[in-house]
Amino acid sequence: MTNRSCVIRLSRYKNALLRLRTLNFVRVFSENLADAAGVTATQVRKDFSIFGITGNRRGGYKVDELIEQLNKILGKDKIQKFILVGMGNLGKALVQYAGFERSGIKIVAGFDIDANKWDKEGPVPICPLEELSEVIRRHEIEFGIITVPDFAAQQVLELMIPAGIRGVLNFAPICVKGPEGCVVNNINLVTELENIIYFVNASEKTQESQQ
Amino acid sequence: MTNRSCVIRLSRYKNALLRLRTLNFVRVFSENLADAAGVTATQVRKDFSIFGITGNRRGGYKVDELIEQLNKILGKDKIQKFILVGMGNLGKALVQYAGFERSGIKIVAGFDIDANKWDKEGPVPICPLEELSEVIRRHEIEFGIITVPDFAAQQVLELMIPAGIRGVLNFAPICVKGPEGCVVNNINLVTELENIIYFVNASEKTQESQQ
DNA sequence: TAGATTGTTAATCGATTAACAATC
DNA sequence: TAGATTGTTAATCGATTAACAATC
Repeated sequence: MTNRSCVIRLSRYKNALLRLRTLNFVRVFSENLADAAGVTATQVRKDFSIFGITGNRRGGYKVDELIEQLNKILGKDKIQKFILVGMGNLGKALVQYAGFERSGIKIVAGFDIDANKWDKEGPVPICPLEELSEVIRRHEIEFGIITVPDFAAQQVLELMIPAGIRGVLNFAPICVKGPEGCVVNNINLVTELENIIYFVNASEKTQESQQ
Repeated sequence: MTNRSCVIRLSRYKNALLRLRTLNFVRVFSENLADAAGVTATQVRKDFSIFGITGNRRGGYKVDELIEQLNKILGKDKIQKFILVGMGNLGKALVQYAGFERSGIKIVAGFDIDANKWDKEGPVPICPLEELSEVIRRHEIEFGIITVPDFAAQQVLELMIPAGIRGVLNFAPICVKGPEGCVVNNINLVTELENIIYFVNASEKTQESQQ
């Protein structure tokens, strides 16, 4: 099956392969990718088998071919266009994040209700929220990022969907819900830190009880 | 069992409860929390049972008591101190992110190798990387955030660990590895977007094949 | 009491891992 | 050929869900 974890692993394999290519690796074994992605070699081969990716028994996988196949699966055979709503600290950082452009991800425009944030001259134009729908339609954009405060997040999602957005990454600290057929992933930064705090505390307790 | 997903859900329940409390809710049913967190009522009760949280048959759970218990489990009964390394766009945004302070998470200091980033006068002092170890020890900090470029991430982790850091959230696009007993979670922003792109494309294909 | 909700056990489901035949 | 690695099947493991008794 192709669940979220499996697809996340494919991205990791691809990232590792890009690095190996810069080191002039021509072939790679499942064991190598497993080390780089922090999983087992069996897991790597199983993942590949799900997507019909094959290598050479005894000879591993050719780095170039593997990158090409993973890029195809992950939609990296073309530039993927995003819009972003909410030009707070996080929104500004993401719009400027060089890693996106480098990976074939282009944030076409940012949006905010606050006129002080508008700026059509910069490398990424920041527009009034009223123009959201028009920009999405004009550029035929399917993907969005939400970095507004919690109370505004669901409303923003409901502006995006009818304009044509089909996939959203939401950073507002609330689980927003899209209609059937719309993909929404939520990243809550506080939750991520709480998760780390929990497991550190849990391991402390385990160590104490072992003493 | 207490896996990552389970603890993430606890945070979501807590977030939903904080909202319900501002609406003056006194009691809440597993069904309500399920709706807010996007899971089933059985899942909610199962999660609570794992942590020994009990309610009243017929009467649900008392909001105040539930928040208190979840806060205890998630380590929110005290201020949790973090340091952050890498004052690029993302690092700056996180240091300024108001949601952390609001949730009892305090970033005590930021660090960078670039002298242009140093600033000891701001609300969060930004210090030279050389001072990392000393600051961690002086404030007895256990948690860190990494927002440096990929090539520097593993090195930064290895500076943090001997100074006393036991849990790390890494945003560099590489899976960094800590020693046994050190908790490391990786968030790769590009990977998160690739994941959304994949599932939108996958659902497009499903729809086409159904036509 | 009757009805509704919890708490828990057992069943199901799905993902990971182990084992190993195929084959380069 | 012998040895190493893939690709796949079957077994295991763990998480989610369903069912339902307990009880407020």
